[in-house]
Amino acid sequence: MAATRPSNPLALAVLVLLWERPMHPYEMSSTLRERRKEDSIKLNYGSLYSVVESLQKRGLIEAAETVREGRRPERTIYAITEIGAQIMVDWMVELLSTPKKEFTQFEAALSLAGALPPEQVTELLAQRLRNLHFHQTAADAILAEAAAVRMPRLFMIEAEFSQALLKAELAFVEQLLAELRAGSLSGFAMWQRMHELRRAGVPPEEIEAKLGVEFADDLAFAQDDHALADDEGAT
Amino acid sequence: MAATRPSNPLALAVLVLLWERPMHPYEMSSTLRERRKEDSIKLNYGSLYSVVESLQKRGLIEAAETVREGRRPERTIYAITEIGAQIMVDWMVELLSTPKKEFTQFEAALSLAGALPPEQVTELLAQRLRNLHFHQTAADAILAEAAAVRMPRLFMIEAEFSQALLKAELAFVEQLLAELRAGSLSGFAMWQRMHELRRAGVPPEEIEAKLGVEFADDLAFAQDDHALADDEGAT
DNA sequence: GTTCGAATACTCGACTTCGAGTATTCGCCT
DNA sequence: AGGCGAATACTCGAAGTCGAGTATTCGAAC
Repeated sequence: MAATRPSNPLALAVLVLLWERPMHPYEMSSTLRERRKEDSIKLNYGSLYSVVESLQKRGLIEAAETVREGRRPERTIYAITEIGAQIMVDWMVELLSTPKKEFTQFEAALSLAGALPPEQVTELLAQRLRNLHFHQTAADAILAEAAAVRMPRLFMIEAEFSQALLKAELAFVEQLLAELRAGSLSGFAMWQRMHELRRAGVPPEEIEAKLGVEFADDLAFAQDDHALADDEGAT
Repeated sequence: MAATRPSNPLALAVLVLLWERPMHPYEMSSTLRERRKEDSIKLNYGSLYSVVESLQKRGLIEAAETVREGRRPERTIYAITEIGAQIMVDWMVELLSTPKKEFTQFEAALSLAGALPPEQVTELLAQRLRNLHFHQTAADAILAEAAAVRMPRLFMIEAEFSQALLKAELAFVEQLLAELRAGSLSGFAMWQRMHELRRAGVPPEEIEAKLGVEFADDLAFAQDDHALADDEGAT
């Protein structure tokens, strides 16, 4: 039986915390909160407890003792096992060294944006841009505060990463917006025409046919890869 | 009863496809594949069928007819409802206009990287950098091919976005790596020392105590925010 | 001494996700 | 005429996710 692991990164956080020292689940959650790790690792109670149970079942952690403090309910203190420590390292190695496609909601929406008319998409992206600027300001403030109290950058490296991505998204949206406003994105006219026809109540098949005629160049790529490939060979 | 929606973006893709024209589930999956949308929207059969069922239960789509072609098994063709079309628009509006924190595995790993010794993390990030370069080359090739066959950029805008993020990650990792190699990231020495002590078998509490003494400046920020705030007021 | 909000510490079950597995059929090659 | 691989079209159940809800207790103020 190969030692398997849960898929939720929260389980990795649990392993790391227990690698530092034994703890009970609630303490894990408050420690993560204190260290601002909830900004980079999705934390919610339901998942925490089920993840801990799952780790225990797999033998990656074990109950060390149960204590009661004051008249508080009993808490189970967990400790990492040797296998658990091994798995933790393996997991970290994988996540750090091997990039894996992450699907974002925005990327999904972008890829389906053709379903809204271009004017509306432009409007919405303008809105997004304002929101992104707002988030950036907030993130800047947090990092500035950390620098002000002389917190070592090591402790917030993930925030710096997150900010780098935010900046990249901002630049992308800004650029895209400019192209939409200029109408210079190839395919734009077809997109507009398609929505015009839909608004006029033209049925799907007819729209497809009309567009195929009106925008033959834009759609040429889809016709026949063979022919194209052959052409290239011939010329 | 407010019309709710499933949370999986695949459901949004289904709505958009059915907004274009009625289809059966398998056709949805092949259409998405043809249009390369599987690169930006996670597609798997199990999810597809359960998402379709969920959409139907909520009245966002409906079975239009069931046909059998040749001797293939029966297929149910679905169509979008009016409510479904409305929800699709709402959903798109939300996703495009409002950025929402997305948790990536890499960000999680970065935030926990302290659990591995700095030398190993450096090594792993170097590996990641090589992998990222490789992925970038592949992504470039896909976009170049699209340009070569004159596919309108509109159809691959999500790929451009994805590439922008990839580029940003590359730059970040490169920069971080440089700082790690130079040992110039603040907190680096403490990080090294911590692993040195662990390797020597020093127990958790003692490590914490020792580091507190040896790296008092690095850890000053955590002591007492009040005192600091007061100091600022006083000076 | 009591009230009241914040913090502690979890539970529950409905909903989602996942991907490997199954069964069929088409079309080509021999 | 038969065999085989690719494509078609889905099913199933185990596992994971989620956040609202519950119950308690501590501490400070009144």
